[in-house]
Amino acid sequence: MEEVRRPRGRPRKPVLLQAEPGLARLGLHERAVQRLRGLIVGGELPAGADLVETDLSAALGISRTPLREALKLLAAEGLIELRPNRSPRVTELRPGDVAALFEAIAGIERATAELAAHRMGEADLAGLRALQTEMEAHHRAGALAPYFALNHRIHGLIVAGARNAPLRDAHDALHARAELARRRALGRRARWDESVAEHRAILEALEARNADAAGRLLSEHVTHTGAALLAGLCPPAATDAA
Amino acid sequence: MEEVRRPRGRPRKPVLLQAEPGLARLGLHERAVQRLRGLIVGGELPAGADLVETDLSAALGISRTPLREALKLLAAEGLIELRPNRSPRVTELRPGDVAALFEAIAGIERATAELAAHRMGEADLAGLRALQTEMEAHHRAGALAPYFALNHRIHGLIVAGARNAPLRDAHDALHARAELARRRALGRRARWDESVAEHRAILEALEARNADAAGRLLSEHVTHTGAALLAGLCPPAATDAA
DNA sequence: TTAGCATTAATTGCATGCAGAGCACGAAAA
DNA sequence: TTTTCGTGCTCTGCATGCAATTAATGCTAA
Repeated sequence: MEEVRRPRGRPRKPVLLQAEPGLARLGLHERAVQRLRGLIVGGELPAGADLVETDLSAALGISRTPLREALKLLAAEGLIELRPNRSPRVTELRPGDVAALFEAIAGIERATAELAAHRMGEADLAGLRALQTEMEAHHRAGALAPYFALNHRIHGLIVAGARNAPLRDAHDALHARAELARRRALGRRARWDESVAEHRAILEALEARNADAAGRLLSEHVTHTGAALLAGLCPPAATDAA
Repeated sequence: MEEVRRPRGRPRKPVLLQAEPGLARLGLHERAVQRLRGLIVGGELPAGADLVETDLSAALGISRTPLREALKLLAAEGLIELRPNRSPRVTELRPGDVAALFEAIAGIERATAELAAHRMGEADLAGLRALQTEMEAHHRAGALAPYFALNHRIHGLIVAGARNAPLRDAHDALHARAELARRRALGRRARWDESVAEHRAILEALEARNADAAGRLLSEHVTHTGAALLAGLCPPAATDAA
């Protein structure tokens, strides 16, 4: 059934990651969550990979107990799938999942934008303006790499501006998976132009404290982004110049 | 600092819950999650209660390992709070949290209603109509208890009608905490009348496939519900309209 | 009597051990 | 050659054991 079927286990990824000096005050399971999340969205643990507890615990330098706790948490985020008496697997994003994901993010970010339009302070808006300026500079310079980082920070600032912990948490949980989809279909220059323009419009709506417009624009922006990702992901044909 | 400070541990709740014959095919940690969630939203485990691993594991008839996995998941849901080297505590809902919670639910349900307006089949709508009719019957009869169950099912049907798993998951995660707030402030007869009427308007919007109206009405409905709960919870005085 | 300190009991965090389930491989039969 | 059953190994799920951390308690001294 599956084309990418590992024999039984043993993806044999010599990941070997431990010793996080900065954030050492957290529990092992929490560090494992962060590390594994990074490995998954970073692509080091590819979609469909089997996560064998013994190997992973050895690679992370921890025992299976905190690792299993971390795996449960990642499964709750949807990054991996748990199957009874089977190795957990890194979730495979099907096009339908990506579409649903961005629908959900669009809805949540619209709600945050509407709240943020009323609740962001001038300092917040100034920060957003600065990021927008920086982003446009990168855009003009053609620096695509920093764009993603800026994009992430801008969306995060708007979400934080809503001052709503549940919405923030829900957004963060979905964002990891969205990042996972994002790295599959990057380099869409045309979409990049649109995206920067949309961000500017969103900023202006927030500055005008226009909640409806901010929410609508941000929702549409996320929807467009999702559609672009989906287009670059689902039918990769029609560009078979190779 | 805390008024409800248990000595050190030992809430000594002889909960003693296990042996779920129906859903025996799930892992122990998952059953523990469901059971504990029920105990928390049901009020058997009151807000602020210390959850000592040894006692709970004995009460549930499982060992500490799956229990700890369950506790991590409940903490991710926000139902309990984990503190380093301390017993987890059932989360105490402050008024600000309730307000934020219902803001978030309003935003998410609006998104689901907009999608559901396009995606619900005639069968779904028929089911909604039946529930609405039943609800109105209970309303006329003054049966308050079934109202909550119907209300829950109606909102669940709309959320399911959106055909969006991430939104459904996010909604479910928040819903447990909302239920927790709900059982604190019940018996608001006036709000009950409004609520039934709002539900009817939402149903009509969905039947008309009017996504904007459905989303707006449902969002407002949830907001009103949250406000009513908050009013019955935070300042029980100052009910000017009474 | 009160403040400070050492002691002690209890609880969490993590590691390890063991039994059960599932898959792969191989042998035997059609 | 293909199919089916048996065998063994690996991995998960759960329980238990041990050390570190914490808070309560009793003691001593001012």
